[in-house]
Amino acid sequence: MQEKPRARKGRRPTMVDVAREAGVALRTVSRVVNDDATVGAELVERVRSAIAALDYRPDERARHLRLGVTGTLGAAVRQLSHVNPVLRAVERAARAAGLMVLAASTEDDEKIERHVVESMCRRRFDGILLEPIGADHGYLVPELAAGLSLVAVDRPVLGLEVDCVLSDNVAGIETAFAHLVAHGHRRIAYIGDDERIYTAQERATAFRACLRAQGGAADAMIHTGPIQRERIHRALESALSGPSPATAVITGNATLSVETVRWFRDHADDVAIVGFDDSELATLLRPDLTVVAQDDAAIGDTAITMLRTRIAEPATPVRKVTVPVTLRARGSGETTPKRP
Amino acid sequence: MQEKPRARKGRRPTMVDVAREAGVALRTVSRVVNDDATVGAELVERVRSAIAALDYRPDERARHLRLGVTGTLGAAVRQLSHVNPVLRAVERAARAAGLMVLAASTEDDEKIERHVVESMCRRRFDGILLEPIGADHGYLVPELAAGLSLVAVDRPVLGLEVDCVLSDNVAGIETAFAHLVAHGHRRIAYIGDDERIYTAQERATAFRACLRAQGGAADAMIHTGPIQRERIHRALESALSGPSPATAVITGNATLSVETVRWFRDHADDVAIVGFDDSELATLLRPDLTVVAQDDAAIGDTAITMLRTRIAEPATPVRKVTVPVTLRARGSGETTPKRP
DNA sequence: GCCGATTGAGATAACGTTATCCCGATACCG
DNA sequence: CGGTATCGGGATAACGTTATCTCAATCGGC
Repeated sequence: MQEKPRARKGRRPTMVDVAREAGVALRTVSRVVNDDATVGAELVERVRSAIAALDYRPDERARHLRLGVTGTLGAAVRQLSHVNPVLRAVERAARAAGLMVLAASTEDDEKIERHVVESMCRRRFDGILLEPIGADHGYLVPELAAGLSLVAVDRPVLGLEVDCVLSDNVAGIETAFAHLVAHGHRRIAYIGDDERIYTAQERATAFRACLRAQGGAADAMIHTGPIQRERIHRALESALSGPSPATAVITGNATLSVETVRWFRDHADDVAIVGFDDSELATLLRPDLTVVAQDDAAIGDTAITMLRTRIAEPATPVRKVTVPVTLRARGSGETTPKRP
Repeated sequence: MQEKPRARKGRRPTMVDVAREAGVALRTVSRVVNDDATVGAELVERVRSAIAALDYRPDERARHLRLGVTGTLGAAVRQLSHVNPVLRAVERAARAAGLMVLAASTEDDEKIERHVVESMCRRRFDGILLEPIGADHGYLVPELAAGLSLVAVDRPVLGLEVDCVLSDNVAGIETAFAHLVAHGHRRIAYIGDDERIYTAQERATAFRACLRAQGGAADAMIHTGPIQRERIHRALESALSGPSPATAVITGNATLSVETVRWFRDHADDVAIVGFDDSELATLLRPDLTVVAQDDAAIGDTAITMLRTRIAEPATPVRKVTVPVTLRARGSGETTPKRP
């Protein structure tokens, strides 16, 4: 079978080649490719035949340059390799809007975050969703001044006026605390993340407020720090020993829940637990894990809506949207105090 | 504070603007930006001052068009929202090579897969990693003919001569089977995925071969189908009942392991299990889950290496790399038969 | 039959970079 | 001192699309 004609060896056919093959002007080919109704039927047919003959396929790099719009949103997330249900909602909402989301991970590293975000800026993506890390986002200042459309997800970009969508951390902790109190618990411990992280600080601060409202001493029941198994296990040992051991634990995220449950199975079997955020394993344990669940779909949808608004109307005032969370009682948070 | 001068309202400054500001030619600005050593120090300084004054930032869309290289690799994966440790290795290997990986998910949907891959082709990404779904990849034929560099990960693109890197499914199943036999098990069941999926078929076929080698009837002990909790639980009920119930189970992937363990906790407590692929929860259960672990880092590194080779030397013969797996004995696969 | 409006199509510039080619000045060698 | 080579910098084209503007032909109305 005869090889299809190529415009030039090693180079893919362009509209110029299609125009030559069809015997029309370049502009005519562009009109046909873009379904411009002002081209006569005969020319349309000739162009389509040439497109098929040359196996022409559009090059959006040129189109992006000419139009100044790429139809692409970047998503700079902390970990692509981990579970990230918000991304599903983000991709679906973008696809519904005819946009493509391209994700890269920042690996919880500030240098990589800057590298990833600046790479996306250099590619002139139409907008960026960022799951921010760390405190210093100075590198964003000139990009925002130059017109970057960005929405922070899950935590704000501290120090900068940027759109943000996140869960209601405070209400989540309050709900968890009230739930345990309603089941008779009076000595409740908190196992949280490093408070330099925004959500960790919000959740820890909310927990302290709960303790103070209860009339209790605040800090002895709160254990925050990096997510390391040993640190978490030491915290649990401390919280659940001594003259007034905790009878219930609230954890600050799914990984902390995992490590807490791991410790429980060897060291404690009658401690109630309510964990922040849901995950697959929450229904694998005995009893099932009671959780404060974030509304990933709402976060994702809202993030895309806010980003599209920012792109379309850059003068829109900066917004911070807080998405409600939900307590899912599955058993582990409904037991009553059993320790002395 | 005086606003920084803008080349034109609403448009970002370009090299043309920098050239005007610095009083040099456009080409000179390009030379400076690209660290061309042939520009005199005085002109370099003037250009850099103009860059700072205008807050110029390079636009890689134009560069990509002119050079025909984007420095970007697309990763079309089944689910971004789920755990995907291979992606971590992919991103790290790409970063080390000065490339950016941008990922999108195909959501296990053939139409979405085609849409995502064709979008990446239209953007002329330098290469694509694909976690293929389904059987029909005809849409790739013209792209491959036109020079698309693509590596399939985790399963081959059936019917097309395309580079592929995947785990040694056969050896994994054989190892798991031999492990259970070594611990005295003679009636071993297999809970697998839908055999239309390549890896599922490979694993199921390997399991059948193990059964035949053992001299047993093949199909009664094999249960494959879609990953649905009810189907899996019915399969387990069937496998573990009757006159010759299985005393051990091998599962075909991490999700099947999850569902099998979920059923076990309510219905069976003395059945050995070896699961294909590792996950976080494997060490949360009692006993810990014995697994056949895939080498995610090796898969990711190999995928990037193969893709870069394909990009750099398109005439390279197509390769299929099989990455060894490892059995991790953690307890659940080491018990001896206990059922009658 | 003529004039004005509309339509279908084409010529060329634009987007913002980099490559190619060229020019003028300077330095070195014979 | 003259000729040739090299170097620093500039002019312009190229990449592949779409936008803008223009032109010619046709049609309808007076």
